[in-house]
Amino acid sequence: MVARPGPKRALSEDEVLNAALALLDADGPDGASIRKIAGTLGVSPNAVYTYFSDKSSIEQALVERLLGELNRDAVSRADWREDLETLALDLRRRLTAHPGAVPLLLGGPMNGPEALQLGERLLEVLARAGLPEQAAARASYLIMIYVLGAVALEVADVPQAGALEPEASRIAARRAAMTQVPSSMFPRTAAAVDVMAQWVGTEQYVWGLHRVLDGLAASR
Amino acid sequence: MVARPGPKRALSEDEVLNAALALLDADGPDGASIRKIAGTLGVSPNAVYTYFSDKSSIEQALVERLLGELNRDAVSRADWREDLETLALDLRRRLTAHPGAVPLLLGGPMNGPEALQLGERLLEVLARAGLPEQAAARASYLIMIYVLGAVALEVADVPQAGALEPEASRIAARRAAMTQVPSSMFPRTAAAVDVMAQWVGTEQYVWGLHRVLDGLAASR
DNA sequence: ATGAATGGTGTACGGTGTGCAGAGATAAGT
DNA sequence: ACTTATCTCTGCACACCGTACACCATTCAT
Repeated sequence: MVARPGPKRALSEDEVLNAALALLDADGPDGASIRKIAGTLGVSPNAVYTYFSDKSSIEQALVERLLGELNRDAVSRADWREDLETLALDLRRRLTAHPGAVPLLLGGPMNGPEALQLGERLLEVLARAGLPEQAAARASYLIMIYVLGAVALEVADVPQAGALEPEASRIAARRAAMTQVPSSMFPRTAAAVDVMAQWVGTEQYVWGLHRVLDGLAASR
Repeated sequence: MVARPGPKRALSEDEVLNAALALLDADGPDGASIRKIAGTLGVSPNAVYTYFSDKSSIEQALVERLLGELNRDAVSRADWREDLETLALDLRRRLTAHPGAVPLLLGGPMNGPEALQLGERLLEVLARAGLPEQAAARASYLIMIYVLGAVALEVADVPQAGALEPEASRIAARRAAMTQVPSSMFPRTAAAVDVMAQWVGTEQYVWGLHRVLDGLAASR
């Protein structure tokens, strides 16, 4: 860290990211504008460009930070399925805590250091599961697709901005909405309303993950 | 259709959607602005509001239309796994043909008539596969998660707007980028670069789908 | 002390969605 | 045929957005 000329910085990259995340949580996916970030930090909009070159780099950094927090708790037990389930549940919990940030994850390639670290962890667990290298590489992508896809659909199911309501409330709202589907046009859907209302629940999430892991285990 | 007072409409909802889709294809996810749509239709921006109440309803209608085209091709009643594979490949082909429209699918709940129709079709095939009602309802969601998640990640992997390059080019670009990964920090990733470059390919897509279907078949 | 590099501000440009007022066209009611 | 209600489309305006540019104040190396 070499001292540079110029005034001391009044803020830090982290403070910018904190403000951005808080705004995403409060106002939804489009809530973290440069101007609002600057406003909550008590600074002029262009001051933000001192810390990040443009808005997309703020979003990338935010994604990396969220993945970094995940990577910091690396719990490795014996059973590979248990490990993957823990990891998947952890990722879902952290992402649904910030629904406004989820679109950022799917807005660009997963090629940052923390994303790579997450991939590396997956490969490690899958190798321990006995999958050969090629199958492990493919399996890790399948798992990422499942986790990110499930979270994306879960978040997309809620129209309004702000924090997600408790699971039970969201399921109840889904059930109420789905009872309106006409059984004459969609008989199977109408008959399965109770199950489909629970699509956004933890139980369905784990069930789907288990089906994926079953499919992977069978391919060994 | 009762005749109403007022001048004849110069356009139709469909023309608006055509213009929007063309702009999404040309300029990426944010390319379909109200002003650009109006511009390509040779009309003032606010004229668009005659056909759709706001921008989000244009996006919803566009999603519905894409799903509607998919639903118009009925699945051949063969083996259920074959049917699902055909459906999944069809959906992927249609969505990757319009990468700019993919974020719209994940931007709101899948509750339109065509989305329900797609769900109904999935339930039908899964019932034919021998899954009881509850399992079929859960399985249909798992399949949607897989298909939409895979397409979302595939599209997100390409940074620039416009049509997707051929699969081989995208894989080659991924391989070139991934060979930069330091094997000291990410040994397993670096060792699996060749496989991971092909994550965005049809073969991986089918492989993942087969793992999902294997997991579903085992749960019967 | 001076020059160079940096942080932050203010202004400005082109873009966005969309609310509002009004002009012209059309059909229904008389 | 005339009025009236209703609809389409335009033009203007507002409040935002990301960010490029010029400028000043601060700080360090020399």
